[in-house]
Amino acid sequence: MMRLSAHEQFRILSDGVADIIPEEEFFAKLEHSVKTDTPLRVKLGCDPSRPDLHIGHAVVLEKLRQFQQLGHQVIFIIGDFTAMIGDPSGRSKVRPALTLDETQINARTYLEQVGIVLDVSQAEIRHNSEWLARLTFADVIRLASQVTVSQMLERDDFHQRFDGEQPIALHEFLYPLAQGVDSVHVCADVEIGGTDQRFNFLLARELQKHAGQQPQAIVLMPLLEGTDGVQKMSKSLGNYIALLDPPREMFGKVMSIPDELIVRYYRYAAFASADEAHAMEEQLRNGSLHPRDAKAYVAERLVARYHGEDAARHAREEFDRMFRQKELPDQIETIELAIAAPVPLVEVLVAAGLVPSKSEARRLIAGGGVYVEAQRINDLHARIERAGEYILKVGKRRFARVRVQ
RNA sequence: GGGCGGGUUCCAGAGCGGUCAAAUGGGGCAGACUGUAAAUCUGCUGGCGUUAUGCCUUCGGAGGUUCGAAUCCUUCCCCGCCCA
Repeated sequence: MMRLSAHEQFRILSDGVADIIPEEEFFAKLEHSVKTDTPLRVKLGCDPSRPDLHIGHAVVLEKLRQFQQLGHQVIFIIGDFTAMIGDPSGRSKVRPALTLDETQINARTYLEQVGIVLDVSQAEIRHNSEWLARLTFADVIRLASQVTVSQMLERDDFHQRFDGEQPIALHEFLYPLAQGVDSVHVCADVEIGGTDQRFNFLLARELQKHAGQQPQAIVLMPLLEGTDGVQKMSKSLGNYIALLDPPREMFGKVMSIPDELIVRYYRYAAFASADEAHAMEEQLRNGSLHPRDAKAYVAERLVARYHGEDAARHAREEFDRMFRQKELPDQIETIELAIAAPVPLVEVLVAAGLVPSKSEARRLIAGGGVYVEAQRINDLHARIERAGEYILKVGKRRFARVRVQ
């Protein structure tokens, strides 16, 4: 692997980041790395309780890939210990603590997905139960003594919950500490994550200093907004594009982002260069590029990144066919129903899984969103009169071919 | 330990004896429009339905008062704030 100069590396690695803290230290670490021919140890922590990765995670992973290509050592820390204890966020009351088996299964799917972006075989993979499970209560107290409550309350989400009279469980203060211990344990030179990790990463620096180590440099990547355009992309908000989403789904989800987000997605989801992103921004502003076309281009590029050029082109064609020309998708699942004609349409819709309840089916019919064989149905009591195959359409996106006995 | 305020439908948050399946906002879904699963506007948003001012389940849990309770009482559980 070619060793680039520290300057060159810095230029590459700082492209697209939200923040590097502190920059000089980061640069000094690169210089030292080049001089001594020692790769930097770059840490990424992951939470195996939610193994579904999305393109927001990919922003970080892509940066990590650059580190890897420059010859640095990536260290994944699977947070199995913390996952076994349970709920780190305090938001969801019902996040059950995972068993060891579950965390292992999750960790595996996690790494498989990471492998879509990075070379996992070159990474060092550690489980934090390895060292955290061994801490004694005395160790934990000693750790906790290194941070004050008001320091903890500086963290934005704690601060907000405190002000909003929302509960903060004591153990939540311990999670940032645990993360910091991870950094100490693996002797991280650099830690990378989303901007929401700033506080935790800074705390790790303190713990490293206490432990007599050089504190890690921090590389923060922007948090990508979800497809709703408002909140950060997350699984629980349902506004995410999963790395494992099929091409059609990926394409469609990109098309559903608000127009204001196009350039951001181009840059951080489709990994366009800063120059390319500026060019698109300009074209959108002066009207030489239609937002729809810009979005379709971004969508195609994104799909190509994960599924290849052919799949991307195909997804685009199908999107045009379905939504611009309002035709059928090229593949519709056929569902065999165990019910015999004549049968009320609402029952068929439920049986086909197109709709969760008959009431919902009736509402959709009343609202004009149900089609049988391309005919809009207005009658709540419509029935499928005879056996055979029917193409059902609910709204714009839900299709099924059903066979009625 | 003392005082106070809370727990409501996916979320936030009204309601405080019938007119409550429960205001409003968000989210979601659908329709119209559109070169977009964008924006905007409109409708819907517990289940079942022979579609009837119908039936069933829901307002932290369990009892009770009442012709009738999300609304009142008892008790239990949970959360927040202040004081100690």
